[in-house]
Amino acid sequence: MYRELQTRLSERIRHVLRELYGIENFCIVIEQPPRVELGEYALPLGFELARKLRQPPRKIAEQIVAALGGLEGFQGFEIAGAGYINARLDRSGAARALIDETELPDPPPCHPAEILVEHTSINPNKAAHIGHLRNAILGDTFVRLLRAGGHSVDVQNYIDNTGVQVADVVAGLLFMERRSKEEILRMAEADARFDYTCWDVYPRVSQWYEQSSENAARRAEVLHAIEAGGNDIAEIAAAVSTSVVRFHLRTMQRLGIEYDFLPRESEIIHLHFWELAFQQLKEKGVVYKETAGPKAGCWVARRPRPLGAAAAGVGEEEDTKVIVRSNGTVVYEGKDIAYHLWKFGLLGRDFGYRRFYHYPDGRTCWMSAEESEAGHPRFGGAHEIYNVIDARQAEAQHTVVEALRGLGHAAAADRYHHFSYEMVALTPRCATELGYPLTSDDMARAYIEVSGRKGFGVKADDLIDLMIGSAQKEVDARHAELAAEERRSIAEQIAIGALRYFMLKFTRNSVIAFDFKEALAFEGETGPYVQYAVVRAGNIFRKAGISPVEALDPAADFQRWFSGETGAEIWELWLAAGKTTYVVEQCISSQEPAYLAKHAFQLAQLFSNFYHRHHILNEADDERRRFLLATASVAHRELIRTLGVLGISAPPVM
RNA sequence: GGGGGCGUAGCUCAAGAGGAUAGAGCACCGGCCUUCUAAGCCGGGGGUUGCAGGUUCGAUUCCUGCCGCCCCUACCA
Repeated sequence: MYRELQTRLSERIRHVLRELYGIENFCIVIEQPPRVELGEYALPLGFELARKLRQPPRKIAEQIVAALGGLEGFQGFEIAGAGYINARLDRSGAARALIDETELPDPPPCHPAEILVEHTSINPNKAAHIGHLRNAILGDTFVRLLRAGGHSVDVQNYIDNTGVQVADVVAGLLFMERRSKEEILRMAEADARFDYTCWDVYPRVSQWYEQSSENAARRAEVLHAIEAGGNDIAEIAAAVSTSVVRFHLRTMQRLGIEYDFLPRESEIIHLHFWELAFQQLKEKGVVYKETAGPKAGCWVARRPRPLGAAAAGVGEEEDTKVIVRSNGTVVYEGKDIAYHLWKFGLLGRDFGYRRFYHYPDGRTCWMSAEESEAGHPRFGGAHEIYNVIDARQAEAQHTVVEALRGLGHAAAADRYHHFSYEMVALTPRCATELGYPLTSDDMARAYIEVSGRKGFGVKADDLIDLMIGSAQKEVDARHAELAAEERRSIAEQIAIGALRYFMLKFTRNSVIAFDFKEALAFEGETGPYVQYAVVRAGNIFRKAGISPVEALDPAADFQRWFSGETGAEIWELWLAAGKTTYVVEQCISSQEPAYLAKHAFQLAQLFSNFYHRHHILNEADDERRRFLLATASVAHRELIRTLGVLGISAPPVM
């Protein structure tokens, strides 16, 4: 509702500017007045045009208001302050428009989809931790936002199954723990917490490497065997990584996160994606062979010079990034270039596809393979891509984008988005609680970085379990009358709501200093606060004996109820409810899901306030009662819709 | 050294593409449960937006310079 009316206003203003001043292509800024009494939209147009037209802002505003006349859906326009034009909505009309807004279903899946989002992408050598949760929750929420915005989206989770991280765990199991191939294969198959087992093995391997040069040599040995394929070590590595990936999928499934496709590095290697990309890179001169200096024998790419460092002149060295090492092996960025050419359909080769995982909702998660299974969909060839990757990898992402540009794929490069976010770290207090010894320097820091290599961090499933347990206690205390199974289900919904909201309430470039106390909070600006508002709204309809939909009469005229101070307060709730689509769009264009979390909270806050002030079921005036019920219904619907996009469901009772 | 990010209430964070009196939550203090669920609501104290300049009608936001913290800057992935 809010978005459509804003568009209408914007178009009308554009028309008026053309008629009045002959101004075209002016960027019309539309804001919101500080208080709703001043109207629903504010235009600082007078200020912006003052210089251009050599007239005082207020005068310009007067001319524009006079030219605007009436506009459907608007009650009128007025000038405020030194030259703002404020627009007032026809509240009753806007309310009817909002009542009519029924939820649009997500677009049906189609492959390949218009947009490709890559997220999660955890090294398959250990259990997921809280940092991975932030990635997956941000990525999944962004996918939901895009789908809510009407886009078709494929979700990919890149599996680096041939890298050193997997090699380290394999070396650890095989050579450090001296386990047999059969034993490791059995563990990968049967160990109920194989991801946790690996979590414990991994940090010990680093120490073991340091004990002797023979130990250290195992890393390269294993790595090479994995890359070569067709040997016992490669078989073990495949079993280990595939098993861990399954654990990751299960962990994420607990949070409602699903994937369409898992492209693996092993296929990028074995299907020779890199060779194709290398050919293109050489032909276009994006990479060249270094003949002298420390990088002699390497194929390198020029690094675009940062804007600031241009004029230095003296002692300038060519700044290059190695793509192929002097021993002929390709660095990670090289494989990534090939992979991203594929994402845009520019490589000239496709993966094979096989079924890997089936979700209860019927969706299939596919995995890359050398040979395709019958009936497979296609992925890649996307129009636009988003990579949910933490901010520390900005440089590597930049290298890939510039390579695409260098290859002449400028349009693709422009549609390549690094969806960057900051890491999740631990507060020193939290680290201490977990039993990690800290130096006094560490204690003074704002946060301590988690490290899988050191085994230092909070495992995702542990956190989820802890949160469910905490919610369970509350549910048990409040609803002893419910069956255990139902209490469990409610506790899960609350825990997931709390966790997802917690990861989304911070803007992307803010480091989250993780703390159990804050993450486990169910009061204040939290997911459960929003869920609670939904539950309370639901109770009203249950007790009133009607459904929320029945409470909405499209023909109703609520004009009289929106006037006065009380009316204005209630109108604020309607207005906020009408902004969901608007906020969704803002989130997409700014790549910032936190705005939607904020919207959910504000809506819940307004509703809680309304709930407290107006006792609906006791309302004697029948017409007013209907109005209040409609208000609760619209709030209820938009809260559920917003939570849905955040990946949070509301339990029936709390 | 170079590149990037950050600095806002005691703490954790907002401020929607420069706008009207800088807002929330937590914590603290004080009120509200025979009412549609108190995981809630109301009230209170709390700020020189790191410092100094500049740009303009107007700056937490843009520019410059300092101070402080963090990340990146591998023939690791």
